[in-house]
Amino acid sequence: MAALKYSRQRESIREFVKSCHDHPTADTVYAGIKEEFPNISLGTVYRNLSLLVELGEIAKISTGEGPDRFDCNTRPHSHFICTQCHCIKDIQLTDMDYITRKASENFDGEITAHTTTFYGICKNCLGKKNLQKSS
Amino acid sequence: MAALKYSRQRESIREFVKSCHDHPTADTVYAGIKEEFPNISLGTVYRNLSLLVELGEIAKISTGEGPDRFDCNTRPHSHFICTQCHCIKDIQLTDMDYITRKASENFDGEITAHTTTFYGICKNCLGKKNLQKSS
DNA sequence: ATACATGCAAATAGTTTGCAAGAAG
DNA sequence: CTTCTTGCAAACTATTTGCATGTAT
Repeated sequence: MAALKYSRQRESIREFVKSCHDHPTADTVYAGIKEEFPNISLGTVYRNLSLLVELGEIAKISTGEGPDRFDCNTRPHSHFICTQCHCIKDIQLTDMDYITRKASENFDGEITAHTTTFYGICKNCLGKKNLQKSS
Repeated sequence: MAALKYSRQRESIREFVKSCHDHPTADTVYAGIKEEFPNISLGTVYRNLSLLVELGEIAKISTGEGPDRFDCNTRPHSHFICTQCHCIKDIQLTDMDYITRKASENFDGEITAHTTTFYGICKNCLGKKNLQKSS
């Protein structure tokens, strides 16, 4: 693996994602960084995002619908995706390991990890729904 | 929603996926159907696959890596993806609901579903690994 | 006859890559 | 001065869509 060299763009991308708590897409990062580096290219953003993921500094979330998202939180946790507004929230599962152990019971192979994604309606959208009903 | 009309291509695609227990991609389905309908187009395959998903006859699996896959099993269950050979196996979780209930405890919003994907090494790849070690 | 389905090709979305020029060590 | 990084554009993968023609009802 090639030696890393400092770059102001990469530093800016790292800072942006690490301070961003709403799981931005590559495009969102691109737009954000553009304010500081108007000439930055989307390719550079993608290159650095995957680099940071490899380094374990940020995480990539594949939603299976639309573009991938990036997460400043690299500790094991789950995600909730609102089926209405498509926002993504973190969910801290208490028993991440329990699930893996349970699944291993009737499976021929070695399970090392799992990702759980929840779907439903977020607090915000629930509020709007009730508002409509009562009006 | 438009009324459905019979088509031999759709029937063939449905049969193919329903008899296929290894989670084929659209391309795999395309290749399979091509034997019976050499002129079928990929567009038709995609159109019918999403139609069948809408009808609830098959399910779509987004792996987050590579193309989507299709599943003849529409009952709630989880998937295991081998990080080595990328095969996908079904896993029957005993407590699908327990996980949802547990996650709901500390979450502001309504959770209606979840998908859990496990990662690790499949039985087959484990075998190959041990073979290498002992040789 | 009408409406849905097909094959084909072009379009799209998201992401990756090759390359010449620029910056870091 | 060598190696890594950038910006740009072109390429690529997976999927969707417009349209003229074909097929089911």
